[in-house]
Amino acid sequence: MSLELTPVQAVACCSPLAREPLSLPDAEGIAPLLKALADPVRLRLMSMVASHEGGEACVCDLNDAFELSQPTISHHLKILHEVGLLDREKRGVWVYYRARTEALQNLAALIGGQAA
Amino acid sequence: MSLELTPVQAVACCSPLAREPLSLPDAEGIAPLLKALADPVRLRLMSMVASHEGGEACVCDLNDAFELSQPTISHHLKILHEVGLLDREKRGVWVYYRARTEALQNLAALIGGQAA
DNA sequence: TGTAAATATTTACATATGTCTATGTCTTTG
DNA sequence: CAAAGACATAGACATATGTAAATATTTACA
Repeated sequence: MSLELTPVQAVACCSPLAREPLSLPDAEGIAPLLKALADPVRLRLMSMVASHEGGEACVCDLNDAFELSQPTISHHLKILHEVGLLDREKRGVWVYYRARTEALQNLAALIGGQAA
Repeated sequence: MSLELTPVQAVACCSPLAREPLSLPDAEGIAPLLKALADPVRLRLMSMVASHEGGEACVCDLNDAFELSQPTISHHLKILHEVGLLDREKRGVWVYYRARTEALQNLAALIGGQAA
């Protein structure tokens, strides 16, 4: 167990952007989460997993949805997993990723939350 | 008038991530917005402007809040302005940036919106 | 008009990022 | 146990990014 918070945990700690100035440590904790989402391929991957039935999808399905190499998709999934936006579970030969929707909601609350 | 949508306009066009898979064009339109926010300095700048009274702030105040060079802050403000997250207005010698809160809310709705 | 102040632009550079090819690991099954 | 399939990791490379120094632009005012 690390004492460091994952970006997903960090995002729950702050009041909305428009409410009070974000501190440097908070900003440094949250930026990686946004960075993970700030790529067209990862945005689509996240959306595909989150909108898939059960909120999870197999890598085998995701690979076929892009004209990118399998290692590239694996790389992007790893980034989303590392910041805590996707959970990972291996079942037999296949790997399933599951969207952490509460993380998305925390992030949304931070970005769009009312000022007061 | 350009036929291209700014990222801020693009974000209003899509249903939430968890509702249906984001198309490639939509993802390419939205990613720049997230990219603009996905930096600790720009996150803080955005938060400082948005939480400032009147939703706007003078560059002179923002410069002092960071231990970064003036051109660097100017560069970050430009990025936030270009994607449409900040409006820019010059008054005399000073330049004021204003947060487009409806853009932040659209983005939040896209990220955290309910699946159905 | 000329000088100072506020902000932007240009240029340069070290580091980060997205992608691919090649290879490794793990699981199933013949 | 060997071979095949699913996914991850390592290494390499071109491009993008964050930053600063130097310079330009714009505005106010003496």
